[in-house]
Amino acid sequence: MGRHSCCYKQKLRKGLWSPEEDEKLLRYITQYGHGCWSSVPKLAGLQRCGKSCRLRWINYLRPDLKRGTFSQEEEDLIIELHAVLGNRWSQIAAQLPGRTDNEIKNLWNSCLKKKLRQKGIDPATHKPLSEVEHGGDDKSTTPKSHERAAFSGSSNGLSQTQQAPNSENTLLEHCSSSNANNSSKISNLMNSSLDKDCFPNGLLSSTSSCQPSDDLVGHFPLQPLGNYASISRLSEAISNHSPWFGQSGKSFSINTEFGCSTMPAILPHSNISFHHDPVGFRPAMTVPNDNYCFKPFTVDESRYWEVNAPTSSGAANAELLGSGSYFENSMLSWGLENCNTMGKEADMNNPPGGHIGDIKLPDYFHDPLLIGAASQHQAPQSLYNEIKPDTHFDTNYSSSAMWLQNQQDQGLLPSSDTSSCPKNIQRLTALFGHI
DNA sequence: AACTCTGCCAACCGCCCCTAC
DNA sequence: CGTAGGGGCGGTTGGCAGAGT
Repeated sequence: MGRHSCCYKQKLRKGLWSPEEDEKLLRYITQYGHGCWSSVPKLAGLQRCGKSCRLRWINYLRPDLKRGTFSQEEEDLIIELHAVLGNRWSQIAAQLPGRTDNEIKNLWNSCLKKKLRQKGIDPATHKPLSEVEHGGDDKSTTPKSHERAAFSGSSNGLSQTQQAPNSENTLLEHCSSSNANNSSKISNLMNSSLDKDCFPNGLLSSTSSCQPSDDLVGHFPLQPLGNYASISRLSEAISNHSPWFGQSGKSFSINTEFGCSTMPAILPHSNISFHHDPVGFRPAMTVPNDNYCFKPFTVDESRYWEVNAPTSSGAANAELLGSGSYFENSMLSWGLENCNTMGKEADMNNPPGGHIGDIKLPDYFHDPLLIGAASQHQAPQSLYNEIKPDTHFDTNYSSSAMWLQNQQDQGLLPSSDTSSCPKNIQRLTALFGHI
């Protein structure tokens, strides 16, 4: 495999994007969706390759992006997720709406690694540095390519087996008070996939077919006790053989091979709220069986848990049920189903929906961008302004309004059916309003 | 003021998977 | 079944900005 064909072409611009290029791309995608990325630059009038356009959109122009520094809660969540997922930035990013994998990757490499080291924790293994130093070879958190392939989600939603980042005696999560909310957030995300509201009842059937793998022993992250109430719920669901679903709506099974019944014993229930979540897959983990030994230790006044994996049978298996851009996997996709539907002779000055000016209340209800803005007490336009301070977009081409138009045109959203509003509002609020 | 150093981040590169043909 | 193209991911790098000397 070499470079993409588009990259061989000469005369393609590289490097930083100019405001004019940004505007072209933004206008095009808000009007027509990206469709086939390789055709985007041509249709949008850009001297860029499709990959570059895609990257620019995902990392910078997408209107749902949060700008600005990461909150402490976000940082804690990233650390926790990294302990679970390793360097699977896209999957970590999927749990942080508005953040990109690139952003998170950069944060990790520039800040979080340092912070962990200062706390005496090895960022690669999430184990105490002293233990790592004495423990000999330190395996990278980065999976080999085939492991990544096995781990990363596929668009058809089939369950995949995780090669968790750490080798043996995996450090579990630290129990600092600051991450309590994050833990329940992770749990909420996991639980949200179990929310019946997300799935047609008819699809709730029992499946159980995963094969255990001895290669996957001992890679089980344990969140602070008490914050994992939802995991106990997860385990109940597992015990009940509840299927999980990929974005395609196909069910896939959680590995029920192991002693899931032990979970409630170590993870007490508590009352937490569960958000509706249209994204049908989330990281899911099965739990270790009785052969696991949990050992607490303390670093820098934070309590950690270490799990000692059994050597052979009863492997703990963590499954990751999918990956991909949070945005693209959700009902909020910007992409067109079929790039052929795009107007090849796009008239950038005459959007199909005509002039879109003031945003009406129904638009507000349907538009995640606006809801997100409202939740942050921002005027919708301010979000738009945050896309790039030095870029001045034509406000007649409000991306949110265009997005709405686009989604309605594609039948992905109801037109103005107010009866469906509450549910959409609930879901969209869960996505954008409870961050 | 000029230079160097350092950190951050946007973008690129190379690889892999999936799918259509 | 093999191949080519597209999409996506993680690693790496180049350039910019700010701090320090």
